Amino acid sequence: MGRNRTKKGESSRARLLEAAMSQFAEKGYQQTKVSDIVKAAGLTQAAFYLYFPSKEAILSELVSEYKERLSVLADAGRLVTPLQKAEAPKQVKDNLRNVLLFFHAHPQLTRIALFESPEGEGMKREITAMIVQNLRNNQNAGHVRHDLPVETAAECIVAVIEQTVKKLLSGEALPEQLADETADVVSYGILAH
Amino acid sequence: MGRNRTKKGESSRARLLEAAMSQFAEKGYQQTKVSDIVKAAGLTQAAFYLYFPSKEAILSELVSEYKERLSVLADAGRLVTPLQKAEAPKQVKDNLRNVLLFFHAHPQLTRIALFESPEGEGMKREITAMIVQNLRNNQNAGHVRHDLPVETAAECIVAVIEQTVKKLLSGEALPEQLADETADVVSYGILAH
Amino acid sequence: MGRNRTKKGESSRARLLEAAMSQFAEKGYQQTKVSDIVKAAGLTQAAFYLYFPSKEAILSELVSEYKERLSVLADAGRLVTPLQKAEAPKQVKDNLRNVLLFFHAHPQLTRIALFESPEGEGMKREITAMIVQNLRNNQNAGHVRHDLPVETAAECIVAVIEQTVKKLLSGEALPEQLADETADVVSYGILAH
Amino acid sequence: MGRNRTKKGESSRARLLEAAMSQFAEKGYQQTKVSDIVKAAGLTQAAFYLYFPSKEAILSELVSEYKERLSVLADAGRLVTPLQKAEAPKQVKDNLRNVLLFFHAHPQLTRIALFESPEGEGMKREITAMIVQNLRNNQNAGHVRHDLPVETAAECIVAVIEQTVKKLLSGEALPEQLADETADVVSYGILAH
DNA sequence: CATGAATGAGCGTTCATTCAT
DNA sequence: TATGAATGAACGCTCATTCAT
Repeated sequence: MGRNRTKKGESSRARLLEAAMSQFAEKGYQQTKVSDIVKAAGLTQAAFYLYFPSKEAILSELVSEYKERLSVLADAGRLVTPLQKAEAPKQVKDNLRNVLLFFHAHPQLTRIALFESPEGEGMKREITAMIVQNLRNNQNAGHVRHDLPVETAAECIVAVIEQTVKKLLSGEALPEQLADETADVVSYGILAH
Repeated sequence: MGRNRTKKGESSRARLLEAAMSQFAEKGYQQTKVSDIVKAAGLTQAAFYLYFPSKEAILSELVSEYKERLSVLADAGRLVTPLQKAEAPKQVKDNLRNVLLFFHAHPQLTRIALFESPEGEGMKREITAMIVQNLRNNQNAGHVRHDLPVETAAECIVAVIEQTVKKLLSGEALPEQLADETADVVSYGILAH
Repeated sequence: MGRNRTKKGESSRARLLEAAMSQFAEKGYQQTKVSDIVKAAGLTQAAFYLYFPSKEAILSELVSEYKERLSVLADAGRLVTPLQKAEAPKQVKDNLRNVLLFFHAHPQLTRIALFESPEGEGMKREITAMIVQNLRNNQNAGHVRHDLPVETAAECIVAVIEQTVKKLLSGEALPEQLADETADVVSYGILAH
Repeated sequence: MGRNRTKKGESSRARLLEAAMSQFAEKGYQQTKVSDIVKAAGLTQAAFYLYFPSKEAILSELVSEYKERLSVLADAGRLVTPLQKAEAPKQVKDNLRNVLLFFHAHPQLTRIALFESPEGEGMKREITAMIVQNLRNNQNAGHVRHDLPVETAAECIVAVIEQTVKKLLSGEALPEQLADETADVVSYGILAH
């Protein structure tokens, strides 16, 4: 229970968090046994409960940590976007790229926070709401077409992000390329003009 | 073993399949206990193993069944699409609508096959491949823009389908509307021209 | 969960109850492990949960069973006592003897219900209340001295019963003798007149 | 090991004993965790084992301490009682009152020594023996009736004491009153003369 | 003297699966 | 064809105790 005084203890706690992170990301929360985590961390089962009150707790610590980092990004996004008036396509692309780069920097945490945690659904809804807002702003500014069904579009974008994160996690592609291509598709659609 | 000779046996087997289908769809494969299935089917646990060698087996039977039905649709799609030369946007929209309508006709099986089964990933890859093929055809025919990153686009489309299915399953929206709006986004992207 | 259809199942359930009874009586509820019970019953741990939803449940089933049997005795006691007008000392002795004989007939259940169950305290309070009532009746009838502090006396009697039950359980003395002697002490006190 | 040289050590040891005493009394030996004790003492678990080799050891130290104090009382009782020849009822009452007052002065230790320790049974037997001796003496002196079953009577008295201590511990009544009423019941019994 | 870290053994409970009838 | 009974293996978690500093 939050008792990390010495170097050694802090290291153990960190190893547990890291082990949980990679195990949860690899096989999911339910499928990951506490015994898997401690094995990966080189500790005993009892030691786990020295640092976390339950299996659920280590998950939610992982998720909280992630949410904090994400909120910084969100704020940044909110501030920057409305100011720029010109160069809309680049703007959209940049926003999307930023998000994907962030996810790529923490692929495991992203997978856990978004797909393995009970809070995941809520987070996705938040992200969707953020995007809706963003699209509306850009609609008013004339950067986004006026007949776009914004809600649906936002959900599509989140879905695409989800998919992209999964690809990121499996190491099949690099984030820069994914960001560029994905943003391209999202921006212009698939049809010939 | 696994075969059903008499009327009664056939009925029991069918009830088990149906029960498994709705339980898996409702709470997921891992969270569904064999006892849940047999309870819903009005049988005992031992009877379950009269018809299926394992819990996993009933899942994969459900999925196989689904794959077969889906392959029909796929073939249909392959045949129909290249023929039409004009009216590309409508074409895309129709294709997407067809897929969504199929999913909407079997929402539970769709959820199971795509999200709850280990084969799900493979199926999604297959669907992606189908879409890639389709996009390439339409690229050649000039209906799809030539600078589209087809692989990425196909993956985006699948992701959007996934998301749409989830919305369908939760009953939040009707398939017609979803198909229209989603196809719109996918076709034209979000940007003002 | 209450599924005792066949002879064999009923026997297993009964063996579990019996095993729990003697183990709880011997070493107490907390000190008795589910593994002790099933070992004594010749079953596996999983089988236990076929018949009882928890360790606590088997305790409370034991106690409920006991309470029912006891309530019969209580009613009997209430009916008989007030009728007899003469021979008060014999009356008291008989009442006490009846209670002790009942306890002696179910020494393990008595120990469990009174000393090992969370309901035990409540039961003792009930028994005390019964005795208080009885003493008051007999006070009015002139069989019990008027300056007796009835509440305290009732508590003393219950305490004596407790102690006697423990002696009964350890097989140190026979119930008839214990009943006689105990009733004697309770009736007349220790002092020379 | 187990010895306390410095002031600080002595204080820690004492704090542990005190903490164990109140925790054992409050929730029982088994239910008290070593972590509860050290928390109450403001120390760590490792420190506990600096002063006591086991959880059981601190219990038995508590009990030994108690036994010593009790033996003083016992000796006093033995010496005083036979001398007085007259006023028997008062004598009995006084003896009982003394015992209860002693228990009331150390309610927690009493609870532990008598009900929570494995030695408790032995102690009760000792106390019973003391009372038997006392009753016999008073029988010879004519203060106690000759047909009293002394052994049984002694056990009843101990039982009553037990019950009274529990009431004392729960703070439901004052020792003076309890002593008076209890002694009254024990002395004269419940029956009208 | 005291600490933070760590452990071994065990607990109550669950569940997919098998067996005898 | 179907049942009720039973099981083996695991799981999340607890706790008295030990070790290194």
